[in-house]
Amino acid sequence: MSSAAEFPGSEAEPGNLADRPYPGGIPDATVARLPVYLRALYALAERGVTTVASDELARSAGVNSAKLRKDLSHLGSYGIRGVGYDVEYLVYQVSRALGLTQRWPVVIIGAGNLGRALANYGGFLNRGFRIEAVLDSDPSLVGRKLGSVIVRHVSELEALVAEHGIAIGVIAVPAGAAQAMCDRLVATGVTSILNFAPLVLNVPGGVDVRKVDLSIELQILAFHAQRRSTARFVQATDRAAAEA
Amino acid sequence: MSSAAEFPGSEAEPGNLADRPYPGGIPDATVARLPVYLRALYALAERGVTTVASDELARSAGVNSAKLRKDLSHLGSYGIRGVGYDVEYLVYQVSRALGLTQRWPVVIIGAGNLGRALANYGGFLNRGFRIEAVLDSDPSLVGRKLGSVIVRHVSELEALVAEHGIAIGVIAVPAGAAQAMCDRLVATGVTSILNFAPLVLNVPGGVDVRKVDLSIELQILAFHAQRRSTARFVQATDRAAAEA
DNA sequence: TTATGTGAACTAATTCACAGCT
DNA sequence: AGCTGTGAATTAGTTCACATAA
Repeated sequence: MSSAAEFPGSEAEPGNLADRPYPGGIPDATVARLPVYLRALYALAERGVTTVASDELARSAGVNSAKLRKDLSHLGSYGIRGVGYDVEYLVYQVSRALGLTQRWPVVIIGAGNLGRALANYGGFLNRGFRIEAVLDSDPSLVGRKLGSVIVRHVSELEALVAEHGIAIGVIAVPAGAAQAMCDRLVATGVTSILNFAPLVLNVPGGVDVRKVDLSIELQILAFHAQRRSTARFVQATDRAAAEA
Repeated sequence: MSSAAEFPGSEAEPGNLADRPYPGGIPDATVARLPVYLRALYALAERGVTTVASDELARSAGVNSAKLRKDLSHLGSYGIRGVGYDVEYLVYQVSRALGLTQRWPVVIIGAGNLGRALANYGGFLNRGFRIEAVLDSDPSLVGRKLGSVIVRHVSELEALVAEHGIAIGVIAVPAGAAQAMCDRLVATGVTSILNFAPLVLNVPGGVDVRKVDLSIELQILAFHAQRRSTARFVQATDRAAAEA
């Protein structure tokens, strides 16, 4: 359970167990970027880099360095002035902040293309998450092997959640079935849900739902693409008007 | 090209073509929510609802009504005081703001599970986007039918972009191949890219890249789940301390 | 009445710029 | 000499609360 103590290089923080981690809390915007930093750090570590300055880390994460430093400062003071950050140590600190020093048992509901993509999405799911089960209502999919698990029938949901102490449910079913699956997850005590179905789920307070929508980002791209072409059009029109 | 004029119910705005749409620009946070409103509006329209108040639309989009009204106010004044919004008209106005009154030709690179999930993601991709091609480097996938298109070999990328005037590229290949595909898209003139590969793409200025990361949201969930269990732990510790 | 649209107040996030540590 | 960590300044986003219009 407690893991900070034995990690190499983790200087024992003052040992009062009741100390709140990250007093004052970490801003949402920062939390949303920590996974990006973590990925960049893993990439650096794999290249054998042991120390990195905020400039370089910021560049490989696609943010500016002031923002990176401010973000990291919410976790603590883990850099060395004049030098930079120790990559391995920072990996640990960011992982710890995100709650990834433990591995979260996950159930994926839906073994369609998306569920399959998720089950095979090795890289980062493997660090911090363990896919305990993939479920589907289609009997012809039950028994097939996805990644490292066998597809089970969705009727086993409640039993599997209890058996594996599942904390996070991923909904990768069509919109029509999503709310019902969500209700069942909530009823069995799951309080963290990642929703890929294109609808807003209704949940009681205390349940944390996040969504990933494959089409929203595309629509935002369309907005900017349109803006670019409108701008060109307006420029051209203005030029024409100026000449007239 | 111009489509506003013939849409039923669209009161001719003052007809100066050079008028910038949405003067002052629409805030990013608003743009990011418009697709959610649009989806909620479509759902209402399908249920036969013709008029909706900000309270109800906000509820089905999962935001509060003040935010919804402020967001919509950036597009114009399309509600009726004392009544609400005309659903069909608002669908049109939001679509127009997002640039979805035209259909954007899209190429999907990668016909793995994710590419397949995208190609079959009927619902919203069909409104505003047309998948012109799905490409893969694996010859055993070439020729297979995905959704309504046949998988082509990735060597045809440049030709297909030119032929169909493709404006948006979707990268659904493993991380190792993503930057190379991105470079080829950029070289052929694509300026809007949606990246599903877990890395930060390098692009020249003027190219708009957005990313969808299947694991970042999961990591954010883990953060909050951890916070909840830490809070419980601290509570319990405090209680124990108080009793001692 | 009733529900929109919006200034004003507030809160969050970003960026600047530099003091302070190694 | 160089890079972190952070107050202060700025900018963006949210929420309030009510005048205004149908």
